[in-house]
Order: sequence, then C-alpha cells, then structure tokens
Amino acid sequence: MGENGPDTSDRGGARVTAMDVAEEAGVSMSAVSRVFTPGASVSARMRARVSAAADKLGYMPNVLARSLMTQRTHLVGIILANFNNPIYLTVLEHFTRTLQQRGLRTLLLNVSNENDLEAMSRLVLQYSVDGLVVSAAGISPFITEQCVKRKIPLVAFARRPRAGQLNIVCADNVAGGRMAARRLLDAGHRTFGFLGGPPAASTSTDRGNGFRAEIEEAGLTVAASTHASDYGYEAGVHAARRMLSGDHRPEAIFCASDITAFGVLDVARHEFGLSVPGDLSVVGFDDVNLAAASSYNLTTISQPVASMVTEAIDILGRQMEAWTGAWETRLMACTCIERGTVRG
Amino acid sequence: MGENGPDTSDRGGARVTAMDVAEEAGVSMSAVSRVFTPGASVSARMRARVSAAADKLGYMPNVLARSLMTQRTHLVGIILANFNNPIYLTVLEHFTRTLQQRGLRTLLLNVSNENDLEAMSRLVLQYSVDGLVVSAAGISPFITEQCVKRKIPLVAFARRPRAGQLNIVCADNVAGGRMAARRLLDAGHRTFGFLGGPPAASTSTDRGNGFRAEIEEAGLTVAASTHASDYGYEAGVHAARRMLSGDHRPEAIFCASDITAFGVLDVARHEFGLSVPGDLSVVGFDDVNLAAASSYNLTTISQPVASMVTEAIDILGRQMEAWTGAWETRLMACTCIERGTVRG
DNA sequence: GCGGTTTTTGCAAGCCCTTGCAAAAACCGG
DNA sequence: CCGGTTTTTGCAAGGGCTTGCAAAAACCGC
Repeated sequence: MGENGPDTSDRGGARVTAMDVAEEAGVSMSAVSRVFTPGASVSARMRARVSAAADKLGYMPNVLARSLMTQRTHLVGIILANFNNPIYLTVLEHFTRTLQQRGLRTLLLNVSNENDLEAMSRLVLQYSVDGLVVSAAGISPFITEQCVKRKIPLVAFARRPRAGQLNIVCADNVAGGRMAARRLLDAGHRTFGFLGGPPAASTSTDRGNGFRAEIEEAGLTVAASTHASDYGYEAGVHAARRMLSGDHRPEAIFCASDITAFGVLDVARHEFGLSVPGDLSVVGFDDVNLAAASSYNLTTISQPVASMVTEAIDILGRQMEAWTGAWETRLMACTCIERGTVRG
Repeated sequence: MGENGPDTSDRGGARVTAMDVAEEAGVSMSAVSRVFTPGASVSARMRARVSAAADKLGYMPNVLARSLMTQRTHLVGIILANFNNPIYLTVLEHFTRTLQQRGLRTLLLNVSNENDLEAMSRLVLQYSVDGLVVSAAGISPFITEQCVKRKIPLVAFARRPRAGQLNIVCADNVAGGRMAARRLLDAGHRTFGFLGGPPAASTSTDRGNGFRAEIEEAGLTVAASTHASDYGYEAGVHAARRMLSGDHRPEAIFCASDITAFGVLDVARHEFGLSVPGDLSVVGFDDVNLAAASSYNLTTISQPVASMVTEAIDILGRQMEAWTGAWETRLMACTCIERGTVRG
C-alpha cells in the first residue's frame, strides 16, 4: 500500500483489472466481481472496501471479458441499407435511445453500397451480438439459419412480411397505400399516378399495391406508374418529369416517399407551372420533419416509427431472455396526416 | 468421425468453438487459431483440413474472445448528440462505411437527451473500444484522461478546437462564417442578422463569430442576432418570426444550419410576404440534400463531410497503431455553394 | 455459549481464443 | 542418406472475468 495516484503499476497499457482491485482491497477477485454484478451476494462492508479500491484505481469491468462467461454481450447489431432517406435518422435515434434505456448497445453496420448483406451478417455474428435487426433487402436463409442456430433473435425492420425464421416489424404499407388512395378518391380524383421507390424495395411495392387495389376496387385504374431510382430528391425530380410530361397527366400522384414527393411538388410547381393542390394533388409517405414545412405542407401517410422501434426491441428483448423458436410479425398501422397538397 | 450435420454436439447454445473444429479436424486448437489469423504460419494442407472442418461445423471465430488476447476489439465508439439535423445521417453513412472498409466496427451511442456524456463514455470504454469519436458538447477532462490512460485515441468531431488531450476534426466554422459575410457584403447588403443554433453549440457560435468579425471589419455591424433552440425547422420558424418582426428587419440573414434557414425562408415568404432574394438574402450552413431543392435553392456554406470523416478515421487509425501521445487538430475548409437566396 | 441457519467469502475451473517456446517435420545441398 | 535450416505444429500459459461449491463468518433464539 501507499503508492498513490495515477501511475501506479503502469504496465504498458495501464489497464486496471479486477485482480488489481482485489489486491488493493485485500480481498479475492471474486469479491470484486460480485460487487460489480447486480444482485450478487456481497456484504455492505465488502462493497464499501471494494468500491473504494476500485475508485482509487479507476477500475471499470471489462464487459467483453465478462461476456465470455455470461454469454451475453448486450450488443444489438443493426444493419441498415438506407442512408439517404432522413426518416432513417429518426429510426436510428429511436433505436439507439431505446436500446440504451434497456442497457443494450448498438453495433451499426452499413450495407448501402456494394458490401453484401451476408458478409455484414457474418461480421456482426462474430461479435456475438445478443440480437440483430436488419433493415435491408436480401435477408438470406443463411442469415436466418445462423441466427436460429445461435439462438440470436432476428427482426427484419420495415421489410415486407414473408414466411421464414425471423420476426418482422413493418408498417402496414398495403393499408397505407390504400389510405392514400382513399384520400384521393374522396377528393374526387379520377386519374392517378404512383411513384415508387427502387423496384427492389418491397415496402414501396406494397404501398403501390395497396394504392392500386383501392383504386381498382373503386372501378378506376392507376394509369401512370414509375419508379424512382432511390428515395432521394433528385430521383423524385426525374420521375416527376417523366410522369408529368406524358399526354395523360394524372390528377393525383401518390409517392412512396416524402422526399420524392418534394421533388414532384417542385417540378410540378416550378417547371410545369401547376398549382398544387389546384391542378394536381400529391400524397407522400413517411411524414419526415420537413413535410410540415410551409413550402411543402405535404399531405402524407405517416409510419409510426417510434412504436415500430419499440415493438422491434420488445421482441428482441423477449426472445433474448427466453428463446422459444417462435416468430412474430407485427404490422403497424399508418395514419394519414392531412396537410395541404390534396384538394378539398 | 461420422456424426454428421447440424445437430452434432448441440450443447445448449450450439456455439461451435475452435476446440470443436480442432477435434473434427484432428489437430490442435492452435492450428485452428492460426488458420483464422491472417499472416500466421500454416501449411497449405493444414489450412485445407481445418477449413473443411470449420465449414462443416459452421465455425466462426469469436472476435470478442480473441480481443482478450490481442487487446484489439476493432470497435470504434461514436457518441452522437445531434439526431435532428439530417446532415448527421450523411456523417454516419460516411463513418460506418469508411470504418468498415478498414475492418473496424461502429458502436453508436446516443447522447441526445438527458443521458450525460460522461456516463455514455463510461459505457463505451467498458467495451474497450479501440478508438472513440465524440460529436457532442461537454467532453470532460474525465473523458480525455480515461482515454489517455488507456491509450485510446479520441477525436472530437465537429467541435470547436480547444486545448486538451484530444484530437479535433472540425470544419473551419469561423472562416465559414466569414465566407457567408463576404458573400452578403459583396451583394451590397448593409444590415445583417445572425441566427445561431443552441447557445451550447460551439460550432454555431464560431460561425457567428466569423460572420460578425468579417462584417465588423467592413465597418458594419450585425444588428440582429438570435438563437434557435435546436437545429430543427420549427426552431428556425420561431427565430425567424422574432427576427423579421422587429422594426429593424435585416436585409440579409445568415443561419448556422440549413434546416433553420428553411424555416426562415418559409416564414419570410409565406408569413411576411417577402421575396427572397429580392427583399431578403439568406445564407445557410451544411448544404444538406434538400438545400438544392428548387423550393429553397439555398445559397449555403458546405462542410466537407466526407473528408472530415476520412480525416478523423485516419487520425484514429494512425494513433491506434502507434500511440504517440501527440494530438492533432484539423480545421477543414468550407466552400460557398452559390444558389439562389442571395441577390446579385 | 451452543447447535443450527443463513450469509458471505475464496478457491479453482471455465469461457474462447492467441502466442512464445520448443519439439517435430519438412526441406536442402552434397 | 546425413547434418543443418527452415517451416510447421502442439503445448501450455495466459487475457479478464464469472460462478458452483464448500469453507468460513455472521447471526439466531434459547
């Protein structure tokens, strides 16, 4: 005893271990461990002694070493493909916050460019995550099988429901598409356009399907239908030019994303001199922050991002503490946010 | 030999270890380890045998266990405060992608609400990250000291340069502010307003300082100056109402963020009936995606996000492989993106 | 102060992998 | 085919922590 302060036993990396604390406090390493393990059996006196020593040495348990024994890393992997739609920043904000509240950490993986999803999954599995959420197209059997084998709960986020060994949390895009259609039908429109996202995006397809179904059930058709190459503004602009310059310009357009809807609005107003909603009605999807901006004031279908995230994490949590081998799928209801881009 | 297929030795978690592979291949565990360690000494025959066994069993090394020995987790912590400015989605996209390219993983922490930064740092340190980037106000001495002690490279991202035991990568906000001023002075404006972000945001303060400095050096003053409560649209709207309804409405406004600038633009045009840039010039900051949208077409100061991120990761990488105890600070030049919200 | 309970503690084995060291194997020229 | 080199391999000792088990301590009522 007696060496004081910071450079005590500075062996290279200066990493202070439970053993160091144990020696400092004159107790066994197990005691130290127990002090840092919630719910373990430790007397108050012991706790005090150890804490004092730990504080003095600046000890923090190494959770990775711990995870070796406990088989729990408290790490949740999130594989995300969509970094160009601002709604995903909101999604991430909710995910990280909610996970943190539950004592879990976020391992974020980007699969937006050439990296393929399977390789990413391998990576994340090697970190023995306790759970995995994937918001990207192309969840392969390999991935679901690996997760099942390791009993790692997996939830596909914002992907179209499908059979398989995985959980799914997704907005009810078909119903959302129907909502958009209903709103537009109620406004009295007779000709419609649908502007989807990239063809690979199942969510966008579903929105389109719901939209078309509702329109067709009303005895009408969606004459114009096109896809933007991504969910970005520019893609919306290009698609809008195509759609508005045809000879049968639709009276109403439903866009599978707000950002592309912004592109449509701008092209319609500034390039075609149309008034919205006078000459053209537009409905978007997502309800991003700027949808409320007065320049756009976009009527849109909102996904319940907050509850989708909560739901996803609930599922993970439940299956983390008791793996049942059953899979859940939750379709969350959208709501129509009435603003100013639909007439009447 | 001879047991085949998936349920071989399914002891509970079904986790297959290097030992299992070793037995399957009839070799020592070290051999297995070496096969999965780049650059280790293994004969071709051995590699083949082990790989075969590993494939058969579906083995993946546990990188956490490995990190115990190697003292390298390949984890980089990112602590982020700002989830309401879409520019940060771009930042995250660059970070995750660039880190992945270098074989590093992203541990994302959200410090946007009550959670304090110090607690978050504790968490992330317990995961023995190899590096840490913090984009949030309030990096305390505790944090820098911990990082120094553990030789964990730390970079403050998009925070005002200051002395201390840490690296800093930041846009040159002062120069950026000056650029905005220069542009507005060149347009012949004589009265100016500055609309900053939350007072705690040093970056916003610096932008304001640069702006003011340039204006004052031209013998003029920034009469109106106010702060938005965050970088969001609504905050911009409220601030704009305050600023535009005074009796001395400025001819030109510089906003510390594009999103607040959008708010200003909308309030100016739709509530005050002003024409921009006819009656009012506006300059933003960040060059978010929608700044190019024709509804806004915002002249703005762009931060070189991509190179800022690359730079930050370069610093981390360098200090990860050779800790020198020296700290770097990089101030990256902004550029003025000329669009349509400044007259002339 | 004693036998019987209930805590509290330490021991040591274990989690899954890496790596220095020395033994074994492969190679080489003559 | 041999002595000397250069790989390749296995052994065993970690790395930092948890935890079942049994011993030690603390408690309890009488």
